[in-house]
Amino acid sequence: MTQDISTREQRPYHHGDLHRAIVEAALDVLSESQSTEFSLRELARRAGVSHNAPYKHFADKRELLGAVSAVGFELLAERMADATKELDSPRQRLAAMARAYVGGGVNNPALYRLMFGGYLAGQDEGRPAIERTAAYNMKALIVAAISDGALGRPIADNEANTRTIDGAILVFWSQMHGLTLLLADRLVGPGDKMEELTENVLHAMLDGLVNSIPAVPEGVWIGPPLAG
Amino acid sequence: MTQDISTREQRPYHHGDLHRAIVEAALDVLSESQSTEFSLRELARRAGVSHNAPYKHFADKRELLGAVSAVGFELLAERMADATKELDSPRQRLAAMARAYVGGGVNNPALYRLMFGGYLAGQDEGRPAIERTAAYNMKALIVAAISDGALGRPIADNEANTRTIDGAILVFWSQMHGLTLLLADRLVGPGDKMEELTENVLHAMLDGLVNSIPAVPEGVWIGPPLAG
DNA sequence: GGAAGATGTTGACATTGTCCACTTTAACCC
DNA sequence: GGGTTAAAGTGGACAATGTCAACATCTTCC
Repeated sequence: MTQDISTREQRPYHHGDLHRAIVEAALDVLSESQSTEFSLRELARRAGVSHNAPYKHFADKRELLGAVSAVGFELLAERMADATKELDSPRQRLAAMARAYVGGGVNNPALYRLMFGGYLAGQDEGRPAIERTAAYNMKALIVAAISDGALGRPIADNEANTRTIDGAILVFWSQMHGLTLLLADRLVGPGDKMEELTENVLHAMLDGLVNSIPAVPEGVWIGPPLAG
Repeated sequence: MTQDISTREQRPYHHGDLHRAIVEAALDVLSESQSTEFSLRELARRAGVSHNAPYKHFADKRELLGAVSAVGFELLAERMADATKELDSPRQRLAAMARAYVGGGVNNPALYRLMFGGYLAGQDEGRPAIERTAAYNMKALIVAAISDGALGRPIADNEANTRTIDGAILVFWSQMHGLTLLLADRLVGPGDKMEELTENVLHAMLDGLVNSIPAVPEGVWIGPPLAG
């Protein structure tokens, strides 16, 4: 304690939790500007540190964005979990997750694109473990709803049904993914009809799956990040 | 003519068609690097002009990317038109277009993202007219297939059916858009199962639409760029 | 209490998008 | 045809950025 309490207005040499501060600043700037083209230096400025301090916590701008993406996954997983709480009907749960998914994406398209939009598509293993966990949790919720009968009949979550369940998830996910991006990018609108459109598309898709599920061929993986 | 014919190996002061050359270079670099983060200056180098010459043809990097996107739309529209040629069955035509769409996106994800990925999402009117035309042509092909009975029964392309047809297109487009991006970003794989997966998802979706089409509410637009 | 490592800082460098002033060429008008 | 004008290309400048290297300061832990 070399600092005088009354005079220590300037923060100490060490920030305390720069890692978190930088990620939060990045999340803020990303959400405001809806672009990943902000500068590391601005984040440093916002955190009140020198332009090079972030490099002690992230090798790269890429790595930083990976961390931001991971936070996005955690937020989304939480949203989806919250949405299904207190819902008994498995179909209702599945629908609620879809709404949370689409809503999250539309609410922050830039973050959504960062998470799913192949910025890190090539280098797969660079993504933080937290992200995988969040993705795993999301998938588990969906599988549970399906196995509980969300698609008209219970489908036990066992080896024999894997390809069927994965097929259902693929249809579900790609439909919602596409809808989210069309809405987020304003390729479909207007904005105040989004909920209604989501409801329409969602239930048409679920009804289709109730009718028949196209099983996925052997050897197909759904994810990462939705890796199980 | 101050130039000696035998000595004029260095190109003339004026390039001749720099506009096209730059766009083509951009398309090349984009396709190779799968990223929009190339530099205008490199394009200039490739075209053999000074770093500032491109600015006589494009106000901005944004504007250049807009032109590249427009080319992408033309290519895609052409692909889709080719795919339906010589196909009688309307359902076959719709399926063929879907395959062309997904295939195009998976083949060049960066271009696809540039076209549909909201890089120019905010500023809508900056997009070249050519792009709108191409998008319009694509939509017309789809509408024709649907009206010819691709979804089990003919649905005349008239005022009374607009919302139904738009509803079908929304389901169709969002499903294929989502699938394309999941495949392109390797969120689903492996790569050599793409055709099979596409076929599965596609026909499940079409069957669903045959069964029932969720009409779109009043006032909804599909596009731009799929503006009608 | 001192060494080692983590965290921050300053300075430097090549690269980039974009502005400006200038030059060269082609097109057009009388 | 000769001269004006506008289009197309050039070179230089500037601030900003990602990233590297060398140095400073604080913490931790034997």
